[in-house]
Amino acid sequence: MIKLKEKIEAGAVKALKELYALDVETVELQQTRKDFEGDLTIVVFPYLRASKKGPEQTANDLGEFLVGSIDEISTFNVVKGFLNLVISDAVWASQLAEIGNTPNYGIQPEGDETILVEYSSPNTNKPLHLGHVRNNLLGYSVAELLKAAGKKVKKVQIINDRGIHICKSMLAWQKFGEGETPQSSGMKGDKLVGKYYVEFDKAYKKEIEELISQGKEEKAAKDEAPMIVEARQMLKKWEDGDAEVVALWEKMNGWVYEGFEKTYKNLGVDFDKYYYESNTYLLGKKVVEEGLAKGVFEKDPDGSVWIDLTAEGLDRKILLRSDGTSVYMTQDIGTAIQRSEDFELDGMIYTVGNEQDYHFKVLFIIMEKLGYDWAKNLYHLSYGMVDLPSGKMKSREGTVVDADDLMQEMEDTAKAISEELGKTEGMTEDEKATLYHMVGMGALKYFMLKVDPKKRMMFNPEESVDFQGNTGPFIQYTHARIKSLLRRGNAEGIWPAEGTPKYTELQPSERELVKLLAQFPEIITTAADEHSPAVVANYVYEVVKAYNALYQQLPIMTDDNKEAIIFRLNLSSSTAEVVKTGMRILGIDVPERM
RNA sequence: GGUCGCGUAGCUCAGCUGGAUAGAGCAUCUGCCUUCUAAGCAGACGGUCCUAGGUUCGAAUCCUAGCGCGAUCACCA
Repeated sequence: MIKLKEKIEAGAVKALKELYALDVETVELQQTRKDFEGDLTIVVFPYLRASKKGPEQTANDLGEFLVGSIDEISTFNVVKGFLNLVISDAVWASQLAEIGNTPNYGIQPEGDETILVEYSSPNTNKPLHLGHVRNNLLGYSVAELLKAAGKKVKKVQIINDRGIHICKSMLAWQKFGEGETPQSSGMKGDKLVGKYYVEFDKAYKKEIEELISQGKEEKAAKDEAPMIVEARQMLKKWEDGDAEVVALWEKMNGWVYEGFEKTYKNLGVDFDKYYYESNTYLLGKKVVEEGLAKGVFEKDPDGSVWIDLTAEGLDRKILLRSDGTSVYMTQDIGTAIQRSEDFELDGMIYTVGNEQDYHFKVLFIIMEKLGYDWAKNLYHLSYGMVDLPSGKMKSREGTVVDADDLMQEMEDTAKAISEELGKTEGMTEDEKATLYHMVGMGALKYFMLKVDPKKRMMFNPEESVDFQGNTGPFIQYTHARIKSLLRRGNAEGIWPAEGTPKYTELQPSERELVKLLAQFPEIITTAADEHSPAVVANYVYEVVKAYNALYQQLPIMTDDNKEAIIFRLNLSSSTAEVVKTGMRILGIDVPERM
């Protein structure tokens, strides 16, 4: 398809030159809109000056020239200034054959470029919630998308395992935990630690209130409450390497990691390498010292280190506190450099919420100033918040949608619907469980990935996620339906068939579908360039809709013409392949039956 | 206040590197299961593409200003 497009574009350039002595670099070809006859359209308005003729006449001239010089174009029609070219059915038929013969159709062979994709990167004091789900699905999917576009990809995350917030859960556990463990309580490790994080907050608040009632200012109360004072002492001990504190920290973090692993596995995401802030922040400090020596950064009289970005239209940003301790930015610098030492990377993608747009803008400038050649290929995959109908999610108000609960609910819904529709007859318990998980997760993932990453999105837990229309299950269902047909064709011994079927006059719905399938490789490339799984999601939906229209209109197994049956089964098979590949990029599995 | 992002049907969203009559799904209504899976298909209803200017043969799309929503401007992460 790309080749054909290029051929026609070249033909049009030549036509303009010969007809009107006009030199243009390229001629823009676009898909003909559905309401008009034709496949590809050239808009001739830009060439009227050179042709010195009206739009219709110009389009006619061009059309005749192209029909005469390019075999694949059978006819053309002109509507106002739009030249619609009709590609012959034989070309579409051979396109389909080519698609069917291409292994891994749509996937580009792996090139040399290596890209790191960072995603997830949670705090280790709270369980994962809806916002993390969006992050994980996006990050994973963009990684898959880049792979499909021929990049070498490494999936990584940075675990925020250092800082006062960790000490809060640790302290509360010490005080109130009475030795409770995931084993003794039966709680998932991350949930258990999260529980103590909340406990801390409760106790801390109570102390603040008491202090205020004793006449303290609110600010002083917050600063002097025994809980926070103790937490700070604990952080200090941790930084000094106090054996007892470090042991507790390791134990509780271990619980959290175990809990997270379960959630990741359920979500179907994975990582090639984990980074821990507790390991990289020191490297960051070192690099800042070096940058200081190079003159990239500057030191204030109090000893704090800054970068001045006023020339770039930004502010001055702190990199080291006056006491020499590191900040968020320092750690990110260290992490980035650590990664470039671990991998020969050409670029990096950070999947982080849009509240950190500014942070990454600054980080990227810093990396460039420090002189790393990969710095120009850093990209912040910035996504909008997930809102609930009640507004923002707030852990303090208990309006958080927990990731594990959410996934469970999706599976339960999938189960209820499947049973209601009576789709599970003759399936083993294992098969049913696999299907419910696949469909539930399909609904959730598609729901989150079909919208443009940078937009805020609404999630209404009351209404739950749809299973009809533009949804994951709808797409999965179509795939299962195709597979059922192919199984039947196979059982009847008519498919797969040798050679290309003698079927040259396509029905409109068939032509429509082949056209769509032919666009798949281009879609992958665009989606990867834009870092947008949504482009793939919406494309797959288009394909599936076109297939269902055909399925309803035309008999597939029961046509009188055997060649037509084979052609349609080939078409069905290629559709299933494209759907499967597209959905795989979204991290969604498709079932053989449902 | 400065900066960044978003604003399209009742709701959730496509379309945005300028092109023809602005598209889907949900919701509401009407048809289609004695023929391949009705989680489906066909149709109806539903729009000041936030507003005002500008550029252009042509603007939902680009530019400017304004309005609305959000984020961010910490020696927090």
